[in-house]
Amino acid sequence: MNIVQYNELSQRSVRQEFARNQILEAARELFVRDGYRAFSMRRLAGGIGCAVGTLYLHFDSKEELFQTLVEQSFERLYQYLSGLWARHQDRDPVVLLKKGLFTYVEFGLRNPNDYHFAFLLRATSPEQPYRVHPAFDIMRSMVRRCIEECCFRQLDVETVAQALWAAIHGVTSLLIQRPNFPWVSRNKLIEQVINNAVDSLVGHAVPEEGG
Amino acid sequence: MNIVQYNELSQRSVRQEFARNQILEAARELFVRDGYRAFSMRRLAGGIGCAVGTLYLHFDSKEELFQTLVEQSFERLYQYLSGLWARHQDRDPVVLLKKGLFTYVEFGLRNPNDYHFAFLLRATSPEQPYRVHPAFDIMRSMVRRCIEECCFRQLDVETVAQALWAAIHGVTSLLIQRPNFPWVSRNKLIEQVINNAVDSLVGHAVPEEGG
Amino acid sequence: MNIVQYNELSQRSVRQEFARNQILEAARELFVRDGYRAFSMRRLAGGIGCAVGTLYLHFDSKEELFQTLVEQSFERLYQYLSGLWARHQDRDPVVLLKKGLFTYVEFGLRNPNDYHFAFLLRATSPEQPYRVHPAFDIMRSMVRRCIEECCFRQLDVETVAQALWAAIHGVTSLLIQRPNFPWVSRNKLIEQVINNAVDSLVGHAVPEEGG
Amino acid sequence: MNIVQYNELSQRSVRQEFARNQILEAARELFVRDGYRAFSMRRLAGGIGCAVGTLYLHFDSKEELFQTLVEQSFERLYQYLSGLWARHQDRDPVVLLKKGLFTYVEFGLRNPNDYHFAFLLRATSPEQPYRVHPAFDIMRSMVRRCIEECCFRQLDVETVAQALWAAIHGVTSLLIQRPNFPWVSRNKLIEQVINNAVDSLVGHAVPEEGG
DNA sequence: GATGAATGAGCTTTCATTCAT
DNA sequence: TATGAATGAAAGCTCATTCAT
Repeated sequence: MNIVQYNELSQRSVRQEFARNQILEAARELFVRDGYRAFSMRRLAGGIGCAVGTLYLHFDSKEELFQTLVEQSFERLYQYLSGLWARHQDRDPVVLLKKGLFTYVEFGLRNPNDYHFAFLLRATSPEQPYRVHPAFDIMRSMVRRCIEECCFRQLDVETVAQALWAAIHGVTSLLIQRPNFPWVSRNKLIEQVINNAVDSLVGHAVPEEGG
Repeated sequence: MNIVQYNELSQRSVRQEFARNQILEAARELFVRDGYRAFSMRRLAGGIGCAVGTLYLHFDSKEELFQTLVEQSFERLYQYLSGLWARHQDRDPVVLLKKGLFTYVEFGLRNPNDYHFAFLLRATSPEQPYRVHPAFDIMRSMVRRCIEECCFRQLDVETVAQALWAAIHGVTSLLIQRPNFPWVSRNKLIEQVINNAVDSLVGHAVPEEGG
Repeated sequence: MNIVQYNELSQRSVRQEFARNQILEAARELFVRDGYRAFSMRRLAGGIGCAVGTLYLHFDSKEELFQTLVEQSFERLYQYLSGLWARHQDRDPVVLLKKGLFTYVEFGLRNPNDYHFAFLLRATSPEQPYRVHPAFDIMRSMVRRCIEECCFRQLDVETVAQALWAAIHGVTSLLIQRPNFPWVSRNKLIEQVINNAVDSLVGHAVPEEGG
Repeated sequence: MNIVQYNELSQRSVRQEFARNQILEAARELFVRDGYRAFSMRRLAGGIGCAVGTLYLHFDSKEELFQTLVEQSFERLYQYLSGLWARHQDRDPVVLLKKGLFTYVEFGLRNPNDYHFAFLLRATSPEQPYRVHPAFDIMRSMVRRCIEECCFRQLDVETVAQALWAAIHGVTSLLIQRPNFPWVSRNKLIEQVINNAVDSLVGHAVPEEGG
């Protein structure tokens, strides 16, 4: 392959990559604004300024376009969390866990579109088994360390991890979806949720709890 | 107005009421199953066995029909909670609060359709100011009692109420929308969320909790 | 039901019947002109002067519209032939058979659109078993009489019936589909085909046939 | 032109020829499978493994590609028949004619794709005059010999030739297009059609024919 | 010679809503 | 009060063809 051919190929693929990203970016906005069903390929094309058919050069269908965005958003969440996990494994487990939970909420509020794709836009169809995402594994690991290193009472790791996820998903999704509710300050609220959830897990003064 | 006329009117309005309720009932099912956009007036009419036009005698538009269902679902949630509040005002405030939180989740899981309309289906358009629903007032009252009667530390009522709501909304919405996630047992999870959230609020030495 | 209601219903159904027939008529023309695939609901609506959606009030889909026309055309062919069969059962069997064959071709040439739907437009998908149409039964009966009453040699009824059908289908379809071929006069050709096919079946003086 | 240039050209044209044939081969299959309209240049390119644009280097349009295949199929039919005609001119004319008719049907059944292009896929648009194909000339010649050598009654050559063609086209097209009809054995049917058609033409013992 | 992204027009179908009856 | 035929707009998607590379 000579250099002219190389440049040709390269330029083409660069342009294609660019177009593809342009589509994804615009689509994310529209999917979040309108929801899956109301989203329209026509409107997307109109917004970008290309023909409808052009979209189908990059994605086989509306569904595939959507799924691509879901994957991308999950991936971003995972990157966001796993960076933290890698950088701070030496910290106090409880501090690290709290930081992890904060980071999760922070990700959602900073990237509400991504959070929509990952958790809010369209539940997986009830038939197919749920694919637990690696992002959840990180949280589970953080919880496990807290319990194994005896910072927490001896509770079931899975139960605690799911309960924590529920709490932070609650605050994240409400803040995103109900921005007009007369919330107290965001930070205060988030702190309260996370502290509430975590503090009662620490080891001393453990009340019995009926199963 | 003589009695014949009255009876006529009365019968008419009874019949009308009946038709209206029949429509609402069928519509709720369809809205939840298909989402707002995919819901179709045609399909609704088909399911009920009436003409499309007939629907428009009772509701001006699809949007109005939807809003009516939202109101209705909020109202049901309110009734569900306020009954509890009225019956058990004399109990220990913390026990009552926990019971209230349980009841909230229970309502959502028993009436997922209503919970969808109240919180999941379509956020109010971000332009209009959020109308805080009386259902939330009940929760706020429960929290206030806990704090005022010194069962809780002296925290901001509003902050605590919102944080508790976030937590239980999280678990409720996840259980409804992700039924295929490999959850630990529902009851265990709900208990964990609620206990986590509440226990850390009590001022000192956590009190025993009845199931 | 009072007379006003009756008239309402009646007028409505008359109008609907009219619209339905108008659609069928226009569709038949277009299907034959363009073929199944090139036929377009849009063009049909345009030709009739109604909205596309209107067509779907009368037929669920393009496919259903097409099938309705197929049924109708088969039915017409059947009526055309069965009348003959009923009226002339007393005739000489061979004469009757020849008349039947002529009538078949005549039907095709007088109603080329119907013949298209019955035999030319779209072969049944190869998967599903072929539904032999009652029209073919009539021909089989005619042949059987010829053989049973010893006007014909003792040949297999089914084989002869199929062979005769093949011959007349050949001439009918060619005359319809290739109108610009320099045919000899239509009548002469049809007579030749039918006489050729039938005459060699009569019982006496059979020439040798090389296999 | 030097030899290098010649070789280059030659190689080029060989390669081009190869590509062209590859396209034609794949296109024939698709046209027959899907019909003219449903056939898609995209799918063709996909199947071959080349770009869409490449097809347009060899053929100006879908229409031209189609017409080329029509020509090719007619040509193949002609070759198939003319070989027979050349090899067996000395035979008994009636035997030769029958063999010719058999061969025609055989060609259709062995090469249904070609038969589709020649006669079934899309009739020539009714406006343009019909170009009688040389293949038909062969049949006419065979018939003429039968009549001129007094094996047949003194009938009009053209009429007889057309009538025979009609009969064998009928059986060929039905067998190809309605494979699921409960046919008697193919060979029996074909023999019956051809014998029926030819036997009644031989000179002696002419039965009366009613109008 | 070959590529494949891009287009504009077209497809079948469904929708919320209206309105004469 | 109730009907349901009709509409205009819009949906997701595919097409034959072009053209800069």
